[in-house]
Amino acid sequence: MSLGTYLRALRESRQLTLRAVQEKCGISNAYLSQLETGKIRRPSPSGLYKLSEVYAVSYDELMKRAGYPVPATEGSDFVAPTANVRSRRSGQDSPLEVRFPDITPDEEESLLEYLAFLRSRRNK
Amino acid sequence: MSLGTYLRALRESRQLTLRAVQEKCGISNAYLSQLETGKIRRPSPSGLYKLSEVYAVSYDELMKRAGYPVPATEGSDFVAPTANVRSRRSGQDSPLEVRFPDITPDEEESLLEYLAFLRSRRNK
DNA sequence: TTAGCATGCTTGACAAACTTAGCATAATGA
DNA sequence: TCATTATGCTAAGTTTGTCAAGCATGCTAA
Repeated sequence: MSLGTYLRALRESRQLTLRAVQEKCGISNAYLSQLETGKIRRPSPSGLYKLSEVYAVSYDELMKRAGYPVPATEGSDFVAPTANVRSRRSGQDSPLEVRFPDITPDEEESLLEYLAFLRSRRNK
Repeated sequence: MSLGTYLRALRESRQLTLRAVQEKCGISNAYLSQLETGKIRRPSPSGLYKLSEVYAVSYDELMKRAGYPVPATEGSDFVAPTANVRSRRSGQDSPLEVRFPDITPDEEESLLEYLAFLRSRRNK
């Protein structure tokens, strides 16, 4: 799956418009469109980082899909589980608030329920 | 220490000429010179990766010195922009790490989609 | 001195990232 | 119907990474 397709899937899953994303990260909607339609070959790491924040996905993943070398997974098909990365206690992990921003207690409850549901189905 | 100064120090410590480095990695000596004299603001990650191989230093280090975000590494001095970081809720809420422990990237993706779904229903 | 070569640097050109402005279409409301 | 707004996309322009060619200086040998 290409970077463009991936970015579009992310944006649609969040139900955001190009201009909404532009508001969040300052990247012009015109350029976002070009990114999603595959017209940009080497987007800047800074831009990819901003998008990784907006969509709450890993920066590594976007860099990898953009075709850039990523040190942690260099030349390997091993995909580092980001959950483990995040659960490391050392260093400055990006806070979970970025990944699950502004959830209400109700939403939290629903999400936990849904998580349990996901795991029950996956273990069949 | 800037990227340019660092690259020059690396090259001189290896006793290589600009053209020797060009031979090794395919980057033109003209461009290498501009890199070392600080005339290039956003060199491509691919180029930095090649240089990290030539000089046998870490790709992360070069990316960091180029001012690019580097995926959560130990001792990274990159500071994430705070625009999207929510202010921590007051009170006795348990930390989010406890409430959403050990989620995989797939689960995270599913949960975020479900969150979008929840909110779209609520706003109707 | 002069010739020749090595080295760092500059110049000019090109391609591509990125922006601003605006178009085309669809949906919504008066 | 007509106006307005929202959305994705394109066109044109600016900036800048990157390269090929060549310049300036210094060194060594004849």
